[in-house]
Amino acid sequence: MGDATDVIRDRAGRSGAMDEFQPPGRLVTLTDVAREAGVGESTVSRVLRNHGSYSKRAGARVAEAVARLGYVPNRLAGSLAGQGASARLVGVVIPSLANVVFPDLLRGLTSALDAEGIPCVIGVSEYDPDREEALAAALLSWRPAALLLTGLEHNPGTVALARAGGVRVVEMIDTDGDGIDTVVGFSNRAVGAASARHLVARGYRRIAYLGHDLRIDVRAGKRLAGFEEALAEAGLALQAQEIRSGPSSPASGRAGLEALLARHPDLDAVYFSNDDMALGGYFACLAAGLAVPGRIALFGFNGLDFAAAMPQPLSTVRTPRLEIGRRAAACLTDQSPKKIDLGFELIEGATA
Amino acid sequence: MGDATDVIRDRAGRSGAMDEFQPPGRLVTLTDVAREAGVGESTVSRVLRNHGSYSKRAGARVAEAVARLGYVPNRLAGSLAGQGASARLVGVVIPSLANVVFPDLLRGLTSALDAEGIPCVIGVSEYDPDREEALAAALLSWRPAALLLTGLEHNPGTVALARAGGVRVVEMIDTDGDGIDTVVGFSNRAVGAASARHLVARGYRRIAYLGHDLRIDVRAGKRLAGFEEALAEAGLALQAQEIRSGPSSPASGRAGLEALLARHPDLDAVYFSNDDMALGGYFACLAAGLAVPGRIALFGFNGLDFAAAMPQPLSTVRTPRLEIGRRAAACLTDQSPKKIDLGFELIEGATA
DNA sequence: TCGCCTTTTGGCAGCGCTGCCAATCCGGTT
DNA sequence: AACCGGATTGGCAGCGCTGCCAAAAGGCGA
Repeated sequence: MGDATDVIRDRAGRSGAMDEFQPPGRLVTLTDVAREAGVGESTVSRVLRNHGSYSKRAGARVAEAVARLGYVPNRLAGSLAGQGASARLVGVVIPSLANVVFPDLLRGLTSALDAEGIPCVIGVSEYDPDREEALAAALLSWRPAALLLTGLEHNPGTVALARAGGVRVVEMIDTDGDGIDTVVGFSNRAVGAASARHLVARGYRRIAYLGHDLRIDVRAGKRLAGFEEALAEAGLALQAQEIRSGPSSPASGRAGLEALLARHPDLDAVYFSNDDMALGGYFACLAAGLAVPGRIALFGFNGLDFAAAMPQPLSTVRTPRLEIGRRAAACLTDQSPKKIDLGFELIEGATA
Repeated sequence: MGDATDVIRDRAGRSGAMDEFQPPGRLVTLTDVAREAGVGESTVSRVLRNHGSYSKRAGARVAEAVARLGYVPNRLAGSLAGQGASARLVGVVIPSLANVVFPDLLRGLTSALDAEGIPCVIGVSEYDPDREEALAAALLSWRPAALLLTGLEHNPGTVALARAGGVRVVEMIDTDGDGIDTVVGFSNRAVGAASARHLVARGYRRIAYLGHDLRIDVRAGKRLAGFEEALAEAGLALQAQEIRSGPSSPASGRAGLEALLARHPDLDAVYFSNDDMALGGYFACLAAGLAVPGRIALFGFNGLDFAAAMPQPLSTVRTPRLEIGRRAAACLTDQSPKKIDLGFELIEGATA
């Protein structure tokens, strides 16, 4: 811990001519730059935003002054004064950071938004609609250019806020229902249905579902509904169902499959709420010496990285997570509300 | 795509008495609330922030007016006017969202910050120092209460910005070196050394390293340095080394181990740059029918969820990722700069 | 009832910037 | 030499809020 302290010795240390007194803590303002450059404030503003016309000379002098003073614009002031008074920020509310899906979503978003220099302000709701509402309000108070939510199910209060906020609203991931403004995602019901049809076509009949808490993860519930619907169309029904409390994880998937097989030894296929759970299931089979898919077939959801690297590639559905984020970003400049269904891809794999 | 459009029919729809004309797009301001409540602006401000004294009656009238008008405070204005003019926001620059480590870091951060109602503004540098600098500047322009960076290696410009910004700076994850202000993390060198000692103690001698690009991921480089140092202390040296281009992933780990074993069939242990790579290595062994750890031992890094669920729990090192985020958040209110080493935990597992 | 002290209240300047507008400059015309 | 149009420039109001201050309203003992 020793010399870490004196690192802050010259906190205010700026280089260059600092003749006049600079009260410590007071940051350089645009007015300082104007004085330093010997031009008016508006000129500095025009130069910095490259907006409106100014002479080469003015541009050079301002650039020089900015560098000399180490000026960092204050966007709080800029956004407040600017028209529409909305900030070059987007607010994002996601339910969790523990599930790779949402970081992936953010990844798509930030990659697209970085190009425009727009950062994300994030809020994590932990799958709690009340928290989502509180976060939406908090984020809107920063007057973001847009508010991005996850899924279509929200508190009435959240919807009211989003509508009244006067901002673009994009709901990501789920297209099964009506959105507030723009919706970018895929149909979770269709994913479930496609997964069921795949298993049925492969001849599996004694099929179970293994997932984490559905009341919390509405979209997993929609997949399951689609799955059961498609099973019913084939004259089949779920043989068993294991719902684990807590978030999805390989550990939960492993324990879940062990529990499921103890109760229903005759199952021939299991549909998991996602790849993490499925990986745990795969580990359970390895540990128990059960042949996959000979003895039991496994089917996941999401198409995560590891799925393809498994000794037997996991049968799953790849969801366009990055693409959703990217498209959501693209929608911000766009005007008309719409619903964009990006679809999904069933990966046959080797486990089902 | 059909009926998604008419969802926005009543975009401006606020409930309650809206007698006076409300220019569309103009949001409710504190002045509006004051008028509606029949009190002064300062009173509204005091009530909303519960700061200073006000009567029960004033409190009730303001609360009522806020609800009736659907008022959402404008924090751009609030922060600009408030003392210090710094926003209740923290800026966070992380190198990537593709590696679970960083979402985990954010998770710890947001969980601690949410309690205070402070959101994170994030920037993703993609491991590029220039980008990091640009992001730091962009984030500082929002006048955040603090700037959180990853690691200790930055451009001189980034350091200058951080110093001149007049904000708290916290560098997360790595403690091997000097920080700008506060540092929260663990020693990557020590992790590498502990891993090497573990392998040596278990009797492994023909040890290789398998990782992703070290020039990009400096901290992985530090772990490797510590690893080699500890090997040397035991009179050993790395038998082989495989550096994969691109980010770490199970697929890369699998291909890497296959390549490594093709070149050096006599290896008895492999140290991976992280658990993702190690999982891929494990899959490679499963696919090739190599006994783990009998034929070859595997050692990872991070202690991710799946490591414990594997048929043979992965031998790895658990890093305090959430805790780092939480402590970093705690440091924001704290005053004195310091270096906090949160340590790590070696998980013996069953693969090495 | 009056005076004194505490609580509560409203007015208003100003945070740093942008947008508007009027003033100024510059070069070529007449 | 006076004139004109476009390019360039600076001044200043005001974005919505907070902090400060002085004024108003209560509370209470004498």
